Amino acid sequence: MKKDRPATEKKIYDAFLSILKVKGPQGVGINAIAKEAGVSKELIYRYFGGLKGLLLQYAQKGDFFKSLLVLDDKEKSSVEDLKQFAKEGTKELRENKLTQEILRWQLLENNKETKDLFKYTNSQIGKIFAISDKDTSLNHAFQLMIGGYVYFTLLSKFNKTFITTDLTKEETWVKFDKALEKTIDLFNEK
Amino acid sequence: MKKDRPATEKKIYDAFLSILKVKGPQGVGINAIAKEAGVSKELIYRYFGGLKGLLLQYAQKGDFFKSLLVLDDKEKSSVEDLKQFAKEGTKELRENKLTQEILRWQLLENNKETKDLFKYTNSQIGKIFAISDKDTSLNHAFQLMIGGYVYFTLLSKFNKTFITTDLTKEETWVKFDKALEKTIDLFNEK
DNA sequence: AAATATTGTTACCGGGTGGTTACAAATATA
DNA sequence: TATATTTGTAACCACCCGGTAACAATATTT
Repeated sequence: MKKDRPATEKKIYDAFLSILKVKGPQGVGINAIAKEAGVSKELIYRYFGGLKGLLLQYAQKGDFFKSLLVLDDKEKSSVEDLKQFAKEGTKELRENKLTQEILRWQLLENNKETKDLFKYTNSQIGKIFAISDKDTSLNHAFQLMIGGYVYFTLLSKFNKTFITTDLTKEETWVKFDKALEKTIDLFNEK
Repeated sequence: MKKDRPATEKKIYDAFLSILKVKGPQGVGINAIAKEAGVSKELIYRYFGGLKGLLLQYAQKGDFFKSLLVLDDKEKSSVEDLKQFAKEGTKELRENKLTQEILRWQLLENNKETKDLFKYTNSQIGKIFAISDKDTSLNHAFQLMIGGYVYFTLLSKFNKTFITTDLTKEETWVKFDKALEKTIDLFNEK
């Protein structure tokens, strides 16, 4: 057996990401990660300080919401910015499994282990909503619809449909996008 | 020890509901239920056919979404109906912990054990969305916003805020309600 | 080359899980 | 009253979990 700590650390970290992506928060555990990495779990404690440390490092690296930060430099909010974000943001959300599982995680628990992780992710999301005006009906409607988008995205992992709405069809998500866009327009015409 | 099968069955069933309400889907297990009921777990297998049977019975009793079915008899959808449901439905959702945990459950898994349970709950929700016209932007916007409402409700169990939005304040939910109502209005004025 | 430090594995611990078996106690039946 | 059935408990099983201690193998330093 060769000795290569950096490579081993990467194997562990990658295994963690892989499990989170595939199995979700429920699958994330010391034993599962060690097995996936093909490494003794003792090393996870030694190199990362256990699962807690692994999460912390993950949070600080911030391997999520990457493409959602395109609007980061914008100072003011315009209707077009809002519409652009809605379109790009929802697309990114549907494609980034890792981000989805972190959002799912937030619906399950919020303890001292995950606290830091969620703190970082929320700071990322916060940048997004900073571009729309505060405390208006549009803002609240926008938040609700984005929330709904998240909800349906998470739901689509285990459910093919929401009632009669087919969550597997790309067409459905296009319609959601259009509804979102139209709502923004209606609020602005007023 | 007295022998009273009906009483024992009720203790088991109530324990199941209590655990689901307090601990959520993650807390539901044979041992936990037996302990909460103060009864040997063997009886759960004997009387209900294990956890699976317990879930099935729960699904068929349908102790959820009760107050959401006030619109059950309505045949056609009117704007006022939609607004009324939005208001009453979201209120019910926020108050019914049991319903919340079933919705949370759907975000975690959908296997043969929970399949029947979700089938029944979804048929209940289906009645709600049947009152709004299919395949319009309003319908999709409405779905998104209700989805967002569910999302924020589930989120509020572990998170006090969504970014800057305080999920503990009643005021916040009032604003969400107003945003929902206003959106319906805007779509209808058009 | 010898001693030391680092990397990695194995085996174990206490505790919890779902599930079953064996047995005791209470009730119903003969 | 004696026998059989139902109700209930306790102990056990194999298997998982997170966590740790003991030990082997490889690098590094002296």
